[in-house]
Amino acid sequence: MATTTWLSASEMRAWRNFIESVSTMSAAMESDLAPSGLTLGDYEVLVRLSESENQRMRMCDLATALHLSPSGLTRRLDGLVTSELVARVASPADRRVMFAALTPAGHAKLADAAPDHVASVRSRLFKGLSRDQVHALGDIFETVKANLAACPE
Amino acid sequence: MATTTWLSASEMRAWRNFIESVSTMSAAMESDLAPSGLTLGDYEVLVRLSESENQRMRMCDLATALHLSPSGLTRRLDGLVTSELVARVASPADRRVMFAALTPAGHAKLADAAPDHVASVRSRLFKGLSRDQVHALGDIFETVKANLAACPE
DNA sequence: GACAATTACTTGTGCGCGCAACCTTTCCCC
DNA sequence: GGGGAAAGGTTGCGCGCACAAGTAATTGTC
Repeated sequence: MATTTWLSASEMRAWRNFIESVSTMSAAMESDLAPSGLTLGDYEVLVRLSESENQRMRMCDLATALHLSPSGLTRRLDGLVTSELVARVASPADRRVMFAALTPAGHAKLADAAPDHVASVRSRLFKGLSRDQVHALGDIFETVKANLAACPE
Repeated sequence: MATTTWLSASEMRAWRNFIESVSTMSAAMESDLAPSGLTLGDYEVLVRLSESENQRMRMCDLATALHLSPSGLTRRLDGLVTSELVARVASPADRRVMFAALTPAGHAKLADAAPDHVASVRSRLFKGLSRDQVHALGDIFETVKANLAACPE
């Protein structure tokens, strides 16, 4: 292997600020959301379901969307089902598949929690950023996302 | 409560790309690092210690630096100690405190893993970004970090 | 039409982490 | 200097997650 290309000063600064921000931010948002009785993961489930046709998704599609393993999703749903925010519905067409379906209570819980969560995102991420910076952020992570999707996995 | 201020289209795009990128990126970096036998958390411990005076830190300072609970750090160190990459050293000055000290093997392991990890950061985050974008990224997360530090926590 | 291969999901197991409880040592203050 | 408060670490416990193995249903192939 040839000599290593270390990070430039500008890259190092970006990397450090980024890493530090991400870990702090996720913890802050988690606790911002806590009063609603939801975890960030639960919230994401409800959001995905609410955006889906008939407010339901197949387990495996949901797992992929959430970057969760099948077993992880099963356990996560266990909690949401006992809270009655989500119901398991067997598919009539394919008896292997289970749908996760948003219940009315789940919809209500999401509607209740969403404004606070949006406020949380605003205050934890966007606060203090200019319009241009928000736009740049979108561009940067569009590139990053595409790059990650393209790379050897 | 007044009406909720939802995210603008630009904010929504930035938020979605950001969230998606972060989760994918951390998984990718974790597996990039796996061949070295280290986890990202282990790596961070070694980095912190290597940057510290005498290659050692007090447990509580290290826990704070890594955003880890005291118990979490204790367990994490357990692994590194049995791998002999880090040693626990009692402080002569204050018998409550334990130092986590980088061993020569730990230093060697870090030197071995660092180039690959730097390459990973380059390829997962910076690849495809212009010089200006890297700079903007540093600015943005400097603001975010400061904002997070200032907020009610 | 029957038997492999695949797909969908659940359960067993282990790991990493946080919280609460605990012990020891040090600090503070009267 | 003696007693309460605080600080530093470790252990018990539970939760969330991934991996591997298991079950059930569907698809493909001869």
